[in-house]
Amino acid sequence: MNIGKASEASGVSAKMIRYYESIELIPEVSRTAAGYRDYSDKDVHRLRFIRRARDLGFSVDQMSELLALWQDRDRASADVKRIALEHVAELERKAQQLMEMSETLSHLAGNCQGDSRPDCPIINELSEGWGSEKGDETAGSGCGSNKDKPED
Amino acid sequence: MNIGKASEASGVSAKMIRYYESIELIPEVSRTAAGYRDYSDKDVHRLRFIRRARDLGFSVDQMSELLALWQDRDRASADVKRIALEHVAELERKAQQLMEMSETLSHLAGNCQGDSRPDCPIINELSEGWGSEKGDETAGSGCGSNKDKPED
DNA sequence: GCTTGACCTTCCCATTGTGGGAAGGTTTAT
DNA sequence: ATAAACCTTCCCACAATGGGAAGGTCAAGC
Repeated sequence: MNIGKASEASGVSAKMIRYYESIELIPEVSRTAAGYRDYSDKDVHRLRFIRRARDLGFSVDQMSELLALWQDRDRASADVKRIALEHVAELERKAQQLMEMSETLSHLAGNCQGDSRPDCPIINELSEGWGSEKGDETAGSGCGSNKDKPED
Repeated sequence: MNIGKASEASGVSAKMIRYYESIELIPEVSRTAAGYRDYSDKDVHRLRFIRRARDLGFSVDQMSELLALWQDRDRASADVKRIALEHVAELERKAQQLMEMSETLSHLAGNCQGDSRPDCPIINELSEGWGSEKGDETAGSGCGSNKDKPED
């Protein structure tokens, strides 16, 4: 099976298949006389494993570990579980971060009239800021529209 | 004020300040006779604005829009609000994605013994998968440990 | 057989935002 | 004067992905 078919069958783009080969996430496959890569069902199975791992947000390094465990008939499921739970923690940490940003910002937007006037608590916060490390401004919410404008 | 002081005062690394200048997010500042960049308080204020926007996850393009609005004394707060709310939607979308991954994975991990035996529902799912587009396997949860091992 | 289009190959470039580091000039403090 | 600490530019790297060019190959139709 050539790379196009393998791509279709696995859901991994041909570009990425070549890339995964180049970084040695997957082994080099055999070639036809003309130099075309030739994929077996087993190769495709591995690519699908990879696609699913990527869909779960695993990095290439983690996938490399998972692939090794997959092929290790003597693996301890504890090893797989550890990788998975570390990744869960990372995913939650990132999601948490995004949601904190989102909440801060939608709170600010909630206080913004969103009309044709320039006064805007979002801009004011960006300009005066919560706890700049210099901390010498501690502006409440002056809302003086352009009172802080960099007189440009 | 040289770039080191401006960096310290703004919380933006010197490297990033030069980068922001190179992509024209910020204007070129004046130079000393020796060619050192020289930052005014106004420049530092702008850098702090940028740092806060970045802390809220805004992209360089969005920051560029926000900076323009900041300097526009005739801005409509609606414009700021629109950018903010679009960004909130994006943040929520990403957070949602991460949480979906996290939930799928912690569900799988919850069913994994995590002991020294090889049998592992996480590996099984990666190997057999929910709804591979070929859809010819639809494996429930055979859990045959190495029944799908690529006989390597 | 020959042409055409769809495929394959490798190689290079771009992305986003950030940092590392080298080679060389400057400032500052001892 | 000398050394440390800074600045300058330039290049490289990351992670994961795609775009595209230049050239070879395969399959189908005439």
